[in-house]
Amino acid sequence: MIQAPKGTKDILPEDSYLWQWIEETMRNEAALAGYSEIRTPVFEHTELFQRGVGGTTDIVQKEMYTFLDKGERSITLKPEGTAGVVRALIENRLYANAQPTKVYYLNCPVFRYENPQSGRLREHHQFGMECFGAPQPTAEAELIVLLINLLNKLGLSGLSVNINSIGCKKCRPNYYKKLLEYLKEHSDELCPLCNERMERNPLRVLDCKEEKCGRIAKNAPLILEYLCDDCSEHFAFFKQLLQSSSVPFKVDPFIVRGLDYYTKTVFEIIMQTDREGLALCGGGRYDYLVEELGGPDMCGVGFGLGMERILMELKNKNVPFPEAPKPTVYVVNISKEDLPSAFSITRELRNSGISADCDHLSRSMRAQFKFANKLNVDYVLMVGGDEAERGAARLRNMATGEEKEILLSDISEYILNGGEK
RNA sequence: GUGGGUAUAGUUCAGUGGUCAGAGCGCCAGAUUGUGGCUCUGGAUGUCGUGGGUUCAACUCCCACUACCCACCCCA
Repeated sequence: MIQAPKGTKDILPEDSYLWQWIEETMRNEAALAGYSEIRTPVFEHTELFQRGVGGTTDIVQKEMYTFLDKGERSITLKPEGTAGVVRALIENRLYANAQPTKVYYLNCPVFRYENPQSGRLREHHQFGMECFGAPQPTAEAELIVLLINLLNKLGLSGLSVNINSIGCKKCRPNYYKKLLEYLKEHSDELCPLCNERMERNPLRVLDCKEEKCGRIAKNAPLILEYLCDDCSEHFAFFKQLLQSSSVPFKVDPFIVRGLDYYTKTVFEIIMQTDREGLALCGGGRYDYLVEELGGPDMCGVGFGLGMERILMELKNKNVPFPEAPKPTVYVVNISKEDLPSAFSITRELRNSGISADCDHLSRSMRAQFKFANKLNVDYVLMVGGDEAERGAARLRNMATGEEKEILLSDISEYILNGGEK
């Protein structure tokens, strides 16, 4: 028996219509804010992620699906959405258009080789948005407001927005020096991993979940206190925008994102569950990424939202879902001889825009009714018998049990009028 | 990558070292030969996760592997 590879999941009809509903809600919300869809390849040259995401991140070091193709090119299945979009922006010279460039991607497969568990697959799907060429924090504020609206529309509440600023090229070197000094003083109290990574990227230590490291991190110098004037102003304006939009937020000076490209604003949207906060979404500003990948000096802001996690939380919270799609009419053949006319009536109903189905198993009438009941159809149309001789068929309303003989020529109109005629 | 748990019918799960095995739900059929939901009756289905070992005998004990679930790590 061949199984789906570890960490992958089939999306079955019982769920696929929910995905479609979530996708539609996302599309509408993105379109309201002037974002258009972009679709980029599932795989890219490995170098894109090494340069974009950062060679020292865990993602690049141990979580990428990388392989050589038949032309000996190193290929990687995308581990996140932004790098590919930036590559496309540069390659297709979207930066030459009037700015900003606002794009979103939907249901984008993302791959990370790690140990799967609930809400964490090796292949998962993201909804993401990116706004290029917009240096003002209205860009990130707009994304957060949009996200809150989107999640509320889907039925999720109890969200918390955590924000932070991690500075820019100007303010970071100074801060890193201070932080490293502090960390070195306490190096014997930090976990081995943190001792290793503090040289590489001292910010990561602040994000460590080890209790002792957390204690050290709590008293560490905060980057917020070392921001340059430009970054402080940016952050202050950003907070002001969130306040005036009535978005409740919390400054969490310990947010450090797992990707190296972020600058200034970083944010996370956390779902408060019974267990603990689950990150539904993470994002931020990346003012150097476009240039680092060979494009012009152009800033960007964006986020990625895990689609599986959204659906998981919707189910956990028992959020009311839209009704599953179903045919309106099931066409029953009274006897086997009536199957051809049942088939052609079904076809005609569909041509009139009415979703309909008929028997394909040559089942008894009773079995057809049972099946129609399982499909949860509104009507059953019985084809054959005396009614057929009169050019009519019997239509049963499955909810009320009412039956009515109707001329075949009138059936579509009758159903389209909601049964009143 | 590390640790813990699980693996038996479509599904949720029982079960005992000794005739290769059950229940609820679901599925199919009949009661109701032109009619669903309720009820009743009957029926089908399993290489008991894979491979090896112990034993006269293994679904049951041991080992390995794989997958799933959970936690750590990290994140979406």
